[in-house]
Amino acid sequence: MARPREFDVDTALERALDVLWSKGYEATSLDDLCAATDLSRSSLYATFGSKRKLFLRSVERYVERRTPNIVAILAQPLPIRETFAALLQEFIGQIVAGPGRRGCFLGNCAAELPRGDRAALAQVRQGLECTQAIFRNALARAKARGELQSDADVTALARFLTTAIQGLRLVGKVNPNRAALNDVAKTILQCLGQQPLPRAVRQH
Amino acid sequence: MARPREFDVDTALERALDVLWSKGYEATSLDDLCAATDLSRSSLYATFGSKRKLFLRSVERYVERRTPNIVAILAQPLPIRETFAALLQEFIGQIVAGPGRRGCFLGNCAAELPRGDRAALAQVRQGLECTQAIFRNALARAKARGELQSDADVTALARFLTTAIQGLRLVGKVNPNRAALNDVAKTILQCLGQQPLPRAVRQH
DNA sequence: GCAATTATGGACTATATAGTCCATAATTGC
DNA sequence: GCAATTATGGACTATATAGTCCATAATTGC
Repeated sequence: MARPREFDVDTALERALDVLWSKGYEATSLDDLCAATDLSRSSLYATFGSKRKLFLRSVERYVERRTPNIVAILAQPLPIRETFAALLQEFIGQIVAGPGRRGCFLGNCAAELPRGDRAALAQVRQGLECTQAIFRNALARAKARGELQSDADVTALARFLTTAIQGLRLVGKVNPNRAALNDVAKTILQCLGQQPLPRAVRQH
Repeated sequence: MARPREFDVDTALERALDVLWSKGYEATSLDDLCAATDLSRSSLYATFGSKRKLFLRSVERYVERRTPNIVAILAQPLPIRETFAALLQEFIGQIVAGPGRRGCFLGNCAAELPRGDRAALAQVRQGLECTQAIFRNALARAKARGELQSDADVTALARFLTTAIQGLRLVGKVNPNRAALNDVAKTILQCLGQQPLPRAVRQH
């Protein structure tokens, strides 16, 4: 060993993610990143290699950070429709309330990335597929509980929900109107099929 | 009058829109714009004022260009569900087939724009609302024809469809997989309610 | 054809940008 | 405490960037 790092790599990564998420890759300069992480160029380059590599790690980080939240919400012992309603309300809340009107980092990346950037596209796709897999699991469990129709296509539903939520968060950036977003959320939930089943069935 | 312009402003604007749409605002340089429009900096600045103003006009242009296409598809004398199916297939085709994997320009702008940019945000929002109004009209006509349930909320449905299509086109950029997109489209259409009515009713 | 006017090409400017480099600082093992 | 090693600050570099400027070209009306 030799001189130890004076900063925490994880914290720096969080901070870098925050700027990149807020401003987008192109609009974020190295000076922005140095300022946000409170690192000098030397340390940044020694630790992360380049702006682009730091960006790729930020995407990875974003997925790691948000996945547990989504899992937690969907793990609640509630009817599937209500858990997704809670998830949608969570996102709508973020859009309407916070200064956090920065949408989904993955969605922003998907929009901004040039077509040719294979590595980044793959990473964003994987991030979305991660969410989708979580949705699929939750839906499969609900189906097993009898909350969805027996012929419900949980893969298709998971794909739809992932996509619709991306739309919701994107549109929310330009029109952070709760009533409008609730209309969208309401309609999204309709796609889970014509519930509700009697309480007795739900309990199980 | 004096020396006349050697180029067509409309054509130049189309070309500028094309680059901006493909690369995004930040990643498009003035050199890119000069190359695409085949104009010198002088002409570009004399005509459009600045990169940003040219961008704003491009957004406007995009809405003008795409609106008639959407209107045309939705004006077909078909059941509402089929016209929206056709619209979704149009977008899926663009995603899967073309080199045109650049998504919706409005969506890309929504994702990329900084929160503070009022003027641009407003213009993007207006563009989305334009689509939404077209959807709403088509839905209202369908409702009048008895194709939707009598209590169908056409505003909510239009909001939902606008949003879901944004999601579809965004996700399509990173995962241009026809089967997955068809799953999404299929589920989107379910939200139009449990059709179909007997043919006799549709004809009218 | 000449004055007035606008368009064009392209050199030029000031600044921002991603990335490099090096002298020095802070550790470790011995 | 000294050699070896890694971290840090910050000056530095080469280039790209948005925008300006000016000499000249192409029109018009008269």
